[in-house]
Amino acid sequence: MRERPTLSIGELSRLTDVNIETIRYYEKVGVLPAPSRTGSGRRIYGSRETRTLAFIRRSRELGFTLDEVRALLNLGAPANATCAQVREIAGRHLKDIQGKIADLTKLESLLNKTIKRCSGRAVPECPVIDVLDVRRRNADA
Amino acid sequence: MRERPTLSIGELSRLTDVNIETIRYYEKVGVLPAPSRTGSGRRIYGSRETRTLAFIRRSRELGFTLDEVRALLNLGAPANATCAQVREIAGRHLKDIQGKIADLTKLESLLNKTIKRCSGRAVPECPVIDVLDVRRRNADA
DNA sequence: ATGCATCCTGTAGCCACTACAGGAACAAGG
DNA sequence: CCTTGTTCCTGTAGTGGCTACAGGATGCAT
Repeated sequence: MRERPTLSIGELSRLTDVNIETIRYYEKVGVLPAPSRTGSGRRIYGSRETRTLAFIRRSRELGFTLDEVRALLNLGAPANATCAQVREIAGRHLKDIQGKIADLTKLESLLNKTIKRCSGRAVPECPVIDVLDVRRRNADA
Repeated sequence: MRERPTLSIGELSRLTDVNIETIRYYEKVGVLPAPSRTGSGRRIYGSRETRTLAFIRRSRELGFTLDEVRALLNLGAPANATCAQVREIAGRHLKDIQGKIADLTKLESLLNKTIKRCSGRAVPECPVIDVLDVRRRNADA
């Protein structure tokens, strides 16, 4: 697993399934540390950066913002953080997600009900438009 | 309801609860038509623009993109669209929403389960970090 | 006349990327 | 050694949907 710790950016990209431009972007915004370079200026990565990048990717998949990822990495790096601190960040994130699910679920049921009433006829009787159009909604109430 | 069809942008903003800058932005990107102006160049809005803006706001609340809003408005404008066309846009949007809900629900359950295993002790045993960290996940499997 | 609210245009910033442009370096084949 | 093709570099601009200025003009009340 660590027999070749000298990867080019393209190899790292294929290995972690993260775009080359995204890797450079992560470096620019300071979430992935700047790696060392070859004589001609090309980036070379080792297993440490590979792990960090994979961590970032996984966190992003779980919907953490880059700010949150930075915080998690800072907790992990000095190895002096407690699980409770990690749990706080993750817990806030969980609340965010639950809020979004609740919002989307409301939208979903409204849209679903509305679309089901759709006739396919001309627009003046379209229930979707009715739901969107404030004038008609006010006339309803 | 139509006794004063000459609103300033500020009045329209308060009436529809849409930011002044957002109203100008909608005009710039062509989702709200450019209104007439006073002699000195100030925008004046009537009841038609008010309805359109309220329609946009409501659509945005339901998560439609501005592109979708444009499409819906174009369907409504010439009054030659069928309910079926509206339903198609809304149906695609509904599928989007359902996909997002499904994704978020998976994340939610993973995060929830993980956080519950959290001890509060030092980071090396933190299950949240474990879930995020690929090295440890691979060691698991 | 003065002061304050409101309006105008135009530009830059937010997030997390993505997509170029224009150039330099590397590896393989002839 | 030369060419060709791939990879890499930096820097800039674009995405969506706004929001936040800067710097100036206008409108209204006193």
